Amino acid sequence: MAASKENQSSTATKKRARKKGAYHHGNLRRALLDLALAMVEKEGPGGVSLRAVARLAGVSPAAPYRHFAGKEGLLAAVAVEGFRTLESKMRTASEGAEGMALAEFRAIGSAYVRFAADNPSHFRVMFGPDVSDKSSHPSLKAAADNTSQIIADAIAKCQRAGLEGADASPERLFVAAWATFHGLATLIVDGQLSDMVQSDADLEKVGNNVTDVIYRGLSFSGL
Amino acid sequence: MAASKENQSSTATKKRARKKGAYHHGNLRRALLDLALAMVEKEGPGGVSLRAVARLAGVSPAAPYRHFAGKEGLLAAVAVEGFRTLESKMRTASEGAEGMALAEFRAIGSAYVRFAADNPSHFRVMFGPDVSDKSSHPSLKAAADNTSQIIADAIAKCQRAGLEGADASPERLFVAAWATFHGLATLIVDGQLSDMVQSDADLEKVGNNVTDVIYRGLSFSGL
DNA sequence: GCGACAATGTTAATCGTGCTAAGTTTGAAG
DNA sequence: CTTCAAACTTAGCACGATTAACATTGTCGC
Repeated sequence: MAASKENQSSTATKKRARKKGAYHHGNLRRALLDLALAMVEKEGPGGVSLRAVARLAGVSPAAPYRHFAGKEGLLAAVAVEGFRTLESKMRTASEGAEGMALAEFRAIGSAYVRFAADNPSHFRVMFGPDVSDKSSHPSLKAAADNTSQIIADAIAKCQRAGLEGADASPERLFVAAWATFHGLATLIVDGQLSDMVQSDADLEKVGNNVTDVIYRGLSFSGL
Repeated sequence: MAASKENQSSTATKKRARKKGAYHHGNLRRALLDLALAMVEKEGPGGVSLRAVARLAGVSPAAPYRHFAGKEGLLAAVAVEGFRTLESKMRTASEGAEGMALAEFRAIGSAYVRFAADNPSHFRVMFGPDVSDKSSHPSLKAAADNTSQIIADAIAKCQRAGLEGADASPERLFVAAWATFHGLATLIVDGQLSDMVQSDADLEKVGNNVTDVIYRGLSFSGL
């Protein structure tokens, strides 16, 4: 009844639309999304309430239900945006190091970890249990797949370049690499490495260290 | 007012105590802990409510506040129990493979990942944001440190056995290893690998794969 | 233009929750 | 047996999620 409207970010609210303030509110969906994102980063994933977001947007508590399937729907949309952003950052990083396999690998891992460290709550919404049933949000799964695919592509490229164990299954290498990036990101986000990683420099150092370790592991994993 | 009572699991509620049902309820603290744990696993981390736990225990909604510092205090205690269990399982696994460095490393990683896969919600409480300020729960940090120390110890042992890069900082190896184990565990718990990992056999396979990759990476990381 | 309709919001109400204040019961100690 | 403190209870406040029923307003066919 009030779901199944996912994409169409800030292009048009429906058909023509998009002029002055327009409509009742204008483009509530977009506004709610932005406010929710801001609130997530400010108060943590658990600190968001649909009512508060509605309040900030200047609408009634029930209004968001016309645009999202409840709180979880909103958070799912926030998560999708997160994956888009992360994907974009990883792609940019990858392109910046084009050609050199290790450098590209490092750049991707670094971008992944840095995104998590910079937007911890957003990262948590993307992977955590706030959106419990991920499979019921197709666009979420798609966005997540697109993102992880970048890692897989990078590994495939490395293999083609002969830098990786040629006989190793790309999938196995992919899982190992993703797990490592994701693990570091998660540990940092959850404050589990707060003793070790404080400054940006620490982050870079630890990130490169871990990336190098896993890269070497991949290179010899022709088991 | 209602905090700073952490340990003393099921030994004695206060001084003598522990006989029949004893006291008002008996040992409410323990009962609440057990019920909360069961509820966490059944409903997910967000699905627990203090009131519901109290209800199951047959006490009033305010009763738990005599034993825990609110909901977060309860969950912190649940998390501590989780770390104790995980530590125990890792230690057992490690001892079962005594002597052989790779085998021990594999066993530890496998235990870590299996615990997460078997108790996903518990795992999330241990690392997630349900307990926001981990540093305000000393016993939590202690339990977490004890657990990760097992990984560090295993690596140190490997280094002493000459199987690892002798010039590499143990701390760097430790972070890389932990990140990898933790990343795989987290991806599984969050259902991000549900396409790949379904059966227990899959879990074992992926776990060993990842463990082997990181192990090899560690062995050559004398950067 | 002008109804009909669907999209968009609003109000009001229900229900569950975390937490606190103010008693009440009960075990234990003097 | 009196006293005290720990362990619970009742009552109540402030929220928040969600829904049903009602109101408004663009848009479209004519």
